[in-house]
Amino acid sequence: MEIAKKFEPNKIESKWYAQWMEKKFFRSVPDEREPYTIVIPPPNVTGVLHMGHMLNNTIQDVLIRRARMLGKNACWVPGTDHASIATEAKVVNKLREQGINKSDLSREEFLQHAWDWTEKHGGIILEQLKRIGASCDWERTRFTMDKDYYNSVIDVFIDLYEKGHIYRGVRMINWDPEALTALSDEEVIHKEVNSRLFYVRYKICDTDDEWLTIATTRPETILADTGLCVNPDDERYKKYIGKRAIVPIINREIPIIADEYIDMTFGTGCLKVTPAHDINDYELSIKHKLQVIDILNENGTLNNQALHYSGKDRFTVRKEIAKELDEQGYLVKVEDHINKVGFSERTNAVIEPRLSLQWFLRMQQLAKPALENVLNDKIKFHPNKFKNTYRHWMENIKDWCISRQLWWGHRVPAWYAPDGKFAVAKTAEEALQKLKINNPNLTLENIKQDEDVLDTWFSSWLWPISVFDTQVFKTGVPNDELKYYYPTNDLVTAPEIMFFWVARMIISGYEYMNDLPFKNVYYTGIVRDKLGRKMSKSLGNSPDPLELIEKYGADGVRVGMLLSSPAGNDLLFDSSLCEQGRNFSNKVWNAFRLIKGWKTDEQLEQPAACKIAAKWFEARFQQQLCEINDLYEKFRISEALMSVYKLVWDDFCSTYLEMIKPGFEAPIDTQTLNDTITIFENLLKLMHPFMPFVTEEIWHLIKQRKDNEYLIVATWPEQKQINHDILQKYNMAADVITNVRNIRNEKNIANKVKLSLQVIAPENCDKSFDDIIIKLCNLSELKYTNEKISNAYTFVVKANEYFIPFSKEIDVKAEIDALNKELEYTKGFLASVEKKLNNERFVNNAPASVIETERKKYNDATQKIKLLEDKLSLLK
RNA sequence: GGGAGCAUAGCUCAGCUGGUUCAGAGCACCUGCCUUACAAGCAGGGGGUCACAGGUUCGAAUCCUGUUGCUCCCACCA
Repeated sequence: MEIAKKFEPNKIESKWYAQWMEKKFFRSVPDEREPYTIVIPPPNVTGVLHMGHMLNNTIQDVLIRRARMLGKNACWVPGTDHASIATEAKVVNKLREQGINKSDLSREEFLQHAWDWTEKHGGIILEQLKRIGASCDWERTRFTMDKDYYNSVIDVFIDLYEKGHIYRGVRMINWDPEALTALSDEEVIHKEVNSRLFYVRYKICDTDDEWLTIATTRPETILADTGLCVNPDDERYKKYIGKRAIVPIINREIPIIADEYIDMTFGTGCLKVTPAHDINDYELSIKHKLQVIDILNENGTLNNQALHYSGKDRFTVRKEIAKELDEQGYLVKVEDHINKVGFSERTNAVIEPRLSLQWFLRMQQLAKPALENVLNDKIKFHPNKFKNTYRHWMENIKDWCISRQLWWGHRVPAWYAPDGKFAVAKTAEEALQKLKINNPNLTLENIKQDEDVLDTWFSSWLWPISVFDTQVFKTGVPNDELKYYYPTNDLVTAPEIMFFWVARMIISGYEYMNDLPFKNVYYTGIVRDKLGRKMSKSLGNSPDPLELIEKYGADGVRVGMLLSSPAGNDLLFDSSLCEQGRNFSNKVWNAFRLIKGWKTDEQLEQPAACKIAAKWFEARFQQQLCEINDLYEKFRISEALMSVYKLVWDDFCSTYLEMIKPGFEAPIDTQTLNDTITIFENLLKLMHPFMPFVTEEIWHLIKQRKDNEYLIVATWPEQKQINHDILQKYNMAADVITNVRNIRNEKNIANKVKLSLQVIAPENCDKSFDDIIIKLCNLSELKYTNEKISNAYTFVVKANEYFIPFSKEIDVKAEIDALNKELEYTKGFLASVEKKLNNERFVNNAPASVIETERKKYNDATQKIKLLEDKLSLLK
């Protein structure tokens, strides 16, 4: 059978994925083995795969595949998130395109549309994950709106309410005027914008012509002013404190108060207080008992308290009122000004601080164990630097606004009686029972459920628990699954959601399991383009992962993604990385082709060169295996990959295979072939987590396999003693080989010309690699001698002096120049070593081992100088 | 405004508690090769005052201080 000259990934990827599925290699059920568990960060149910997912899930797959090979019961739980606000926004848009307004629909009708949408688009992303080879246990796929998951979220709400952690209250919250919902602080992104600072003067009551000038970026809120505030120490304004002023246009009389909060140096040092539309002003109003006047509607237009501006959008009013103020002589001046404005993470609308009645979760108490157990490293962050960020947030944690004025999500389980009293309960009936205590005449018809749903993260914070057991929040007794898989091992996610998600999972983990949800958190970086720009739809700089897979193969893309992405560092993605990954797949493929092409000859004895080659490679393999295992432990995944890459490409292909390769069409001995296949199998194991498809393919082609003998479930190579002695001997041989090749290159001697290499060496010098040297240098002989040869190219390795006699006249001058150059360098080196050794303080202070190596350097250099000088005199 | 981090070859990065793993890797680049597994390849090679300035030390890329330039996170300056 002809084996393709180039590896063709598209032909085999779906085949192996289907077989892995069919054989249930991804399936995990509790057994006596040690579990290794990862829960996927659930992507938005209607999302599509982007490069960030690609990176994140490749890393998870690498970890889970290695764990599987280490003999652990590897369980990777997939699933999706209902993504309340994002999905609802998509559905609203979709309906709008069809000419349907959300407000024209009942809640039930809207939810039906949302479910239709979810069923149509949901899970696409999970199918895409299969293309990259993600070995999730698909039978465990969860959705945060699955019925039992839904119920578990409600149970948690009720439980936390009953424990007194959840309360309902009027607070200043972040209002998204487009999505018409409250947002948590984390969902607001502050951006710097160019705006204008308006200086407006307010007349002071009972004066003829005395004014106070304030500076504001939001003149439209003047209509809601209920006070002016100055710093009590401000000499300019002391005399006005306690007096009253008149708000322009609306002509309201308001008090002039004093508070230390005021920065005397900003603007005019005088602040207009607008309690309903600014969080600080709100605080001031409570402290100084000021009136609160709200002039905004939910959608950002002004309400009927806003005189002739009512019904107009706040940004329109900003322009118009500035004009009116100017015309009426209130506007003193306008300055350009840069300030920060909050935008909605989802809709990008400008956030309005708004007073409203919302549900909150008290965080301070709950956060304690979650902070403590990260600080003491029970939960480890990789890289470690994120501990600081985490700590800062957790130490200053604020209450979490968990209600959203949306329909798509988990509905707040609270029911209201007509008198405003409410009860939190699982069902209307239970709520009614509770409400009846105070109001026995109530019926189900009288009570109404809260219209709001819960923040998306209020469901996903239960993810590591709920994917295994949705009852535990109620029963308090974990089922067998949860007992077995919890705590999970590693979480792989982006630092952006450390507060949204990671911190809160840790909090809920301690609250409900009294234990950590995972032991390690690996933070990936952001995937950027090669100019360092974040990948985004609007820039159009984000490649389609599936197209990349088409072009480079899943293995190529996986390797490309991982080659340059250390934990926590942004990945500057360029498709040339995938090219490198593809080339690597191809390299491995061709190594396989070479080995597969060999014919054996039973009669052949194993040549000495092959024997030593196998021995050397085993040592080298063990050395690298040790390093690779260590790198995995430290979550240095890209370095582990690079280590595998070099072991395969340089040590195996370029060195080992060249050492043992029989001549053209010559047979190989059985022993060497078997050794080589074993070696190759072990390498396939190390490569498999990174490039599962090509390795599985080769695994089955290189050798006849039994029914369930798949690479995906093969055993990770065992760590054995490293033979350092042979490695050292090889290094010296390698040095010789490089020198000979170098001479070939420099002197333009073709590879096929056999050379004679003669050596003057000490009696006890190592000869075990001589056959290898002969082969890799294409020598006619490697001869030990006592006589220096004059017409020869020469070099020195350690105490050995090498000669390549050459029949033609050699360029003596060039040789002398080269020797002189080396001599000079060595003498300089010797001088620096001597200087150290002659320094009494160095000899007295440095540790013995350091001095020892310096002595050795000294001896080696002296010896080398002597050899070089000998050779020079010979040439002259 | 507060906090954290980074600066090493053209690019992306490694370099642990100072000392032959000290100036490294991969890619890119240059020079030779269509050598019979692979040109998606092979064999070689050239690239760096380790951001700048001081200090500690026998010895600093590594520790300390300052300067400059980036990045991220948090925060209500109207």
